[in-house]
This record gives sequence, C-alpha cells and structure tokens, in this order.
Amino acid sequence: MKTRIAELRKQHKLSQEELGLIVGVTRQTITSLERGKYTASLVLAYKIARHFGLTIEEVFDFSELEEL
Amino acid sequence: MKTRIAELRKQHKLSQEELGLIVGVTRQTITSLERGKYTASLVLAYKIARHFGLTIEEVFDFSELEEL
DNA sequence: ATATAATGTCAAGTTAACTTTGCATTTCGC
DNA sequence: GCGAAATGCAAAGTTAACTTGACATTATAT
Repeated sequence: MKTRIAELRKQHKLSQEELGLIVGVTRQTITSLERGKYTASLVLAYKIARHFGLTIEEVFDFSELEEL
Repeated sequence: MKTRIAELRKQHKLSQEELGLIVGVTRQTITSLERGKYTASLVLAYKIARHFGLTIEEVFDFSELEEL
C-alpha cells in the first residue's frame, strides 16, 4: 500500500529508527511500510497518523481498493 | 478494541453475514470484531467504515491507546 | 577521505488476523 | 410454540504483520 510516511517523516526530520521508537516498532517495520512491502496494522496506522497530527485516511492511500 | 460496528450494522439492518459479504470476510470475522476478540486489519477497517460513509476513526475506538 | 548515520534487504521466528467447520444458543416471524 | 434465521463460540489451519539479527549500500558531516 502507498503511504505518505516517508514524506511526513522527512518533513519532521525523523529517521526511520526514531519514528519506529516513537510508535513502538522496529526500524525494519518502518522501512517495510515505506517501501510498500506490507500494510500496517490498524493500531500502528493510527499511531503513525496521530503522531503527524493527521487521520489514517490522510496518511494511507486506499485508492487501490476503490476499484471493485 | 471497541467499535461501533454492531451499532452501525443494526442501523443499516444488516446481518453479520451480509456485512461480511459486503466487505469480503466471513460472518465469524464480523462477530469477532464486534465482540472485541481481535482488531481488524487496516484494509478491513477501511472497507467497513467506508460502507457506512464514515472514517476509520469514527468507527473504531482508539481511546485505549491514548494512555502512554 | 574516512568515519558515522541512515537506509535497504534477507532469513528465520513469533504472533495475531482471518478462514473453515461445526455445533449450541438466542432471536423472531408466523 | 415452532421452525428458520441470526448469533456466539471454539478448535485447527493459513497467512501476513512484526521482530531479531546480521550484513551491505548510500548519504552526510567533518
């Protein structure tokens, strides 16, 4: 899934490791999310969005799902 | 995790099975979410919220996470 | 130029989301 | 009251999210 995590993280001058510490996951998890290797859990998605003062829908891109 | 799924589902006069069919999971999954047995995936959370015309944050209750 | 920080990646393991099957109990229309 | 529909529940299996550890590559600063 596409996300704005990398973009937001850089705007806030955070490393992947720092963001991981803040939201309670490892650096590798942040890498994987940024590179679209897998989709965050609901709770993790919320923590990330919340840290940037945004809603989940503003950080994660669900447009791929719209086609059905 | 607490959710408004059961409440919204009843308002819309849907059975658990019907809602499951709509969002692409089994009846048991809806039961489990409604009874808080486990937390929906991000994609499922989105599909459910979207079906009711709401945001994820309006359907799922993240207030338990706020205490940290 | 070289050290250090940051990132990409991969393999192996754990855990939680979700399925399938099946049965028991609770609604609810007639 | 009865049958059917809806719901609760549980065991066993699959899969995907996440961890740990380790190494390789890329950026950055001095």
